[in-house]
Amino acid sequence: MATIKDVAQDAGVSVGTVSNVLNGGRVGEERRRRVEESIRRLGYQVNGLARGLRTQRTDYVVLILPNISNPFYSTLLQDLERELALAGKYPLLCISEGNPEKEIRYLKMAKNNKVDGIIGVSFSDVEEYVDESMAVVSIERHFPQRIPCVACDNFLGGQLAAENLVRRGATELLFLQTISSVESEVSRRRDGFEEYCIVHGIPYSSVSISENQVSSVFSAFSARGVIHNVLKVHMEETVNDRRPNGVFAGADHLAVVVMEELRAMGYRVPEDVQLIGYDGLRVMNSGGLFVSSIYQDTRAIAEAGVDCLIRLLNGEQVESVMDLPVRFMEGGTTLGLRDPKQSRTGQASGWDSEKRVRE
Amino acid sequence: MATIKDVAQDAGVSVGTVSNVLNGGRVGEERRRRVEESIRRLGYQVNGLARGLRTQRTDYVVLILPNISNPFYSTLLQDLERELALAGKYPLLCISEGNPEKEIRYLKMAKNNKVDGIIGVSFSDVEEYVDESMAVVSIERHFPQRIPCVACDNFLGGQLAAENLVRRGATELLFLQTISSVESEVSRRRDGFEEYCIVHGIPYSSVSISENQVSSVFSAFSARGVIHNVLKVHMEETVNDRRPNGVFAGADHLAVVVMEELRAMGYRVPEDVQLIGYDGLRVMNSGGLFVSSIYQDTRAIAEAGVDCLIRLLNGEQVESVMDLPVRFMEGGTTLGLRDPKQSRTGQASGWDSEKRVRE
DNA sequence: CTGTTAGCGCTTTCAC
DNA sequence: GTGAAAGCGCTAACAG
Repeated sequence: MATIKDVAQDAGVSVGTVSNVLNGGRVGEERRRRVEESIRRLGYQVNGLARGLRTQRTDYVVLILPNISNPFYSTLLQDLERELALAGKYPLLCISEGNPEKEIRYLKMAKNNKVDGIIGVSFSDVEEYVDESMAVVSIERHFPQRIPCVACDNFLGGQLAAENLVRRGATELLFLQTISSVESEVSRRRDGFEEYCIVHGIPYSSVSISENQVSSVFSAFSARGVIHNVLKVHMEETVNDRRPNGVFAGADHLAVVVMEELRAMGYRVPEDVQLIGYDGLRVMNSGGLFVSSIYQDTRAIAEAGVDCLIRLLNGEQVESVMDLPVRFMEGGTTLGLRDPKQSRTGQASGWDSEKRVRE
Repeated sequence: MATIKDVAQDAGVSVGTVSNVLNGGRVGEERRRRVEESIRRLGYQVNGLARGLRTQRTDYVVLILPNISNPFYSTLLQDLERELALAGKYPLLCISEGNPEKEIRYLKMAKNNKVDGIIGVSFSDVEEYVDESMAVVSIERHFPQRIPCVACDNFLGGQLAAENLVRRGATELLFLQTISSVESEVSRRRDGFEEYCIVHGIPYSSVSISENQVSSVFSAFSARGVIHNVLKVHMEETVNDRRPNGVFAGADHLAVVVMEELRAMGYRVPEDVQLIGYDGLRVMNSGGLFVSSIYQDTRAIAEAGVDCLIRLLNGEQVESVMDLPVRFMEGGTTLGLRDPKQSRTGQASGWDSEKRVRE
C-alpha cells in the first residue's frame, strides 16, 4: 500500500505538505491539486495505526452492553451503531453478560489501544480503569463523578404505569421487577410507581427479585419459577378479597412471563388483571407490542449518548441527560380508559402523547 | 503510561530484552524475572497501536451483519462476540442495513487499520476492497473464490419443512420467502422444499417476494401487504378446492406475519392450515417459539465462523462449512405426526433429532 | 506557505 | 542470550 512518502514523491512535494492537505492545513492551490491527484492515482489511504500512534486517538468507541438477547438492548445497539457511524466512529462491541472481568478486559484494551471513548450500560466500576483523557458516557446508571449519564425519565415511567392501570380500572396494584447489584436509574421506576400509589391512596405491593434468585436478570424466563411463586402468593391472598387487578412489571420480558403465568393460573388478561410492562418492545421489532408498556425511545437514548460522547471528545463540559421522554402504549393487556374525557396527560392514544409534566 | 523503555530502564536491561519476554523470546532466567517484576511494578501494558504499526496486525475483527432487529442476527451476533472474545479478538460492529456503501466504508477502514479479519453475512462484493492478506469468512453466502462460507444445510432445512408439513397431514403446500439481490445459500431452502414435494408427488406453489416490493427483507412487517395479497390469491383459489393446508415461510419473521394474516382471514392455525417458519426463534430469546420452525444453531455457526477465521489467520487452507445441522422444532403451528411409529428421521421430538441423511 | 526532522512505542534484524 | 539501532507511517514543531 502506498504511504504518505510515496504520495509526496509522486507529487514532488514534502511529506509535511501531504500531511497538511490530508488534515486541512494551509497549502498552496497548485500543490494541493498535485497532491490530491497523486493520492487518487496511487489510491492512497491514511494508515490509521500510524496516525493513532502519533495523535493518541483513533476513531474507535467501545460499546458495553450486558446482553443483546433482550430486544431492548439489541434495538439500543442498532441505534447506537447508527449514531456512531454518523459521527465517524467505529464501535467495538463488548457484551459483558454482567461479567466484570470481561468489561475490565475491554477497558484495559481501550486504554492501551487509545480508543476514543466508551459508552456503556451499567458497567462495573469504570473509574479505576479509564484514563482521565478518555470520554465515558453511562447509560441508565448514574455515577457520582464526572461521568455523564443518559437515561429516560424512569420516575415518570413508573408514575405513568401506575396512573394508567388506575385510570383503566385497576384498584389494587402489584409491582414486580428484578434488580441487579449495581445501583441503576432503573430502580426509579419503582419509586415513581409507589409515589403515585401513595399520593392517590391506591393500595399496592412491591416485589423486587434479586439477581441472586435468577440466572440472568436480562432473561425473565430464567425467573419463571420465582415469578410463579410471587404471583401465587399475591393473587391467592383471598383473606379479604383484595387481590391485585393491575400489575406493573419493570420490564417487558418480565411482563411476558407474568402474562403467561397469570393465564396459566386461570386469570384473564386484561379482563381480570391488567398488565403493563416497560420498554415498549415489539414482536420481531416491528410487529405489535408484546404487552401494554411504558415505551422508551432507544433512538433518543442513542442520540443523546453519542452526542454527549462527541462533546466530551471536543473538550466540552457535559451534563447528564436523565429526562428523556417515555409514554404509555396500549398493547392488549390493558382495558380502555375509564375517564377519556378527563385525560390531562394525553396518554390515551399512545403515539401522540406528550411528555407528562411532573407535578 | 509506562512504555517499554521505562520497563527496560527500570529492570536494567535493553528494550529488546523486554520485548522478548513480552513475546516469548529466549531470555535468561534472571533477567526475565527482573523484567516481569518491573512490568508489574510500573503497571506496564503493551501499546496496541505501536505494536500494530510494527507487526501489521491488530486483534480486531470486523463483523458485518445486515440488521439486528431480527432476533436471528442478534443471537448470531451474541454468539460471534462470545467466540471472538474466546479467541482474544475484539469485534468492530458494522450493521450494514443492506447498504453497500456502509460496508465498503468498513472494508476500507479494515484495510487501513490493519484489522485482522472480517466475518460477514451476505455483504457486497468484498473482493476488490480486501487485501489478499486479510482473513475473510462469509456467512450464508457462498463466494466463488477463496472465501470460505459457513452455513447450515439449507437444502436439508427446506426438505425438513416440507416433510414435516406432509407427515403432519398437510396435502397441499405453499412456500413463501423474500429474496434479496445477492445470491445466498438461503435460497436453497426453496430448492430442498421443492425437491421433497416433487419426489413425493406433493402439489405445491412457491412464491418469492423480491426485495423491491418491501422496504426491508429483514422485517416482514414491511411486507405485510404483499403477504396479505399472496395469501389471498392462494388461499381463496376455490376453483377445485385445492387450497394450501401447509405453509412454509422462509424465515420466522415472515411466518409470524403469515400466521396473523391467516387468522385474520378466518383460518385456524394449525387446524386448518399448518405453518412452519425458519430459524427457530424464541420469544425474548428464551421463551417459547414464535411458530413451528426449522431451527438453526447460531452458536454452531459462530463457532465454525470464528474457527475458520482463526485458521485463516494461521495461514491454513480453509474450506467452506455448509452442512451445519438443522432440525424441526414444534412451536404450536403444526399438528402431531400422523406416523410417529414410522419416523425414520427422529424429528418428532424436536430436540433430540439427528441430522437427517440426505437420500 | 513549504521542507526537514524528531519522535509516537514497538518489533526485529544484526552483531557481539 | 543480549544490546544497539533501524524503521513501521504519520503528525507536529520548527526553520526558512
